[in-house]
Amino acid sequence: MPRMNLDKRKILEAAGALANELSVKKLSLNALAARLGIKPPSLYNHVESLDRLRGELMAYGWETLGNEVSNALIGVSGDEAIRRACHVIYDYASRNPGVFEAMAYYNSEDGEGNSPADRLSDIVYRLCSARNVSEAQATHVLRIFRSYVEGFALLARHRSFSRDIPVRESFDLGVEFLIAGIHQLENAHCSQLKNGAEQPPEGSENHA
Amino acid sequence: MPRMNLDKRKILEAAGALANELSVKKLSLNALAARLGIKPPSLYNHVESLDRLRGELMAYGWETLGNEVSNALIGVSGDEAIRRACHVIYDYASRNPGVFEAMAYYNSEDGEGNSPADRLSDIVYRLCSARNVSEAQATHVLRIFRSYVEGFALLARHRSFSRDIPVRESFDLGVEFLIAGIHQLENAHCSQLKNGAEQPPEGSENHA
DNA sequence: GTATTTTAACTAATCATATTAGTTTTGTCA
DNA sequence: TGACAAAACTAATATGATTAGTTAAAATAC
Repeated sequence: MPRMNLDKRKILEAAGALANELSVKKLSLNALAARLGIKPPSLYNHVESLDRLRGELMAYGWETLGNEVSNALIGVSGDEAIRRACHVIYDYASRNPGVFEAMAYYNSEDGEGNSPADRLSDIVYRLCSARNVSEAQATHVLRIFRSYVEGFALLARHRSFSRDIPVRESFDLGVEFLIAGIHQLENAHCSQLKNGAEQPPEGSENHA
Repeated sequence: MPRMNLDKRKILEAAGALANELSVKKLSLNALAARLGIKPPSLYNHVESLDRLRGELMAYGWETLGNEVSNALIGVSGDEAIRRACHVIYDYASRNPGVFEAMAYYNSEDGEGNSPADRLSDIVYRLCSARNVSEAQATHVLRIFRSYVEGFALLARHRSFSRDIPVRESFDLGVEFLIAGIHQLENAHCSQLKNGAEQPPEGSENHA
């Protein structure tokens, strides 16, 4: 009968903490209610369903991460902006593995826009438009970065990497590969084609 | 009372088909039993638990994919081998979204080695050793490729990409970026340092 | 070919969890 | 103060995983 002062925020933070401790799939209403000091059915005063809660957790995570990225990018531009954005995302994923898992697993079919993807997208588009990279190619670049960063974070979380070689170094090197890729695109645009081995020689079907 | 002739293979194939149709998280013993024409408890004659089934599905998927990669690489070497391996993995993920999800979600904490990761690893190591790329760097390269390919496949599955620009082209371009990255490593080794913008200028903390 | 043992199906029961219905209490606001 | 809405509760239902105990089919032993 005592009245907890719960709001969406507190609930999502508790859910996020649980997800980080247990993993998303083990996030249950029982556990969440216990953590909040209420009985499971009471959660339905705040949340529509467990599935919906996971969806909101995803949106909450993206929003938080979006803010962190924005903050990290004040006064930074160019390659360095991309580099920092990637690092912030990776760090966030390391600190909040469960929430990040939710962010990766649940797509934003519901209205919740994944704003942070949007922010990362802004950065990449801006960087590309400052160079000689078409908008279509910027879209490719964006997809490539998202795939790499999210994929890496998920694999790292699942301990898919042996530990003897520093994981962080691998991540950073990959980011540099991709940044170099953008430079290639740029050069290919300026001087029609680059010298050297960077252009796919024979068997690459179709790349922008 | 009639006796279905079930074995692990048939069960995993049915489970895989269900996972592909419904997604892994909706793969239930009820649905699986119905598909196999038996009652749910009978499944326990073949499988230890639902969680364990998912684990076996993961291993089964990796094995299947491993074979496909091996077949695709007969008589192919160099960059083209990497390119093909990436494509085979991507195609597999497109054809078997549910199983691939299981492969990405469930880590191989149990004994089941993810052999196909091992096979991809072989390819990358072999390619690197044929060049001037150290083994430590080959490890980085392997992680980077896995992250990119798995990440891309998962995002594509979750429809995280807008549809108006061909997804496949994005994927291929990313592969070329990464292959170019390997070439860079190689060059950096040969002639100590490359000219141009590929080396991170100021703020990149630590990359191999 | 019959008896025995094992295997794989079954039914019935249990447990956990999400969810709904209906009730009570608490805080807010006229 | 008194009515109302929100948020907690208890009790009940549903679904799905899992266990116990049973039976029948197949394989093996004799």
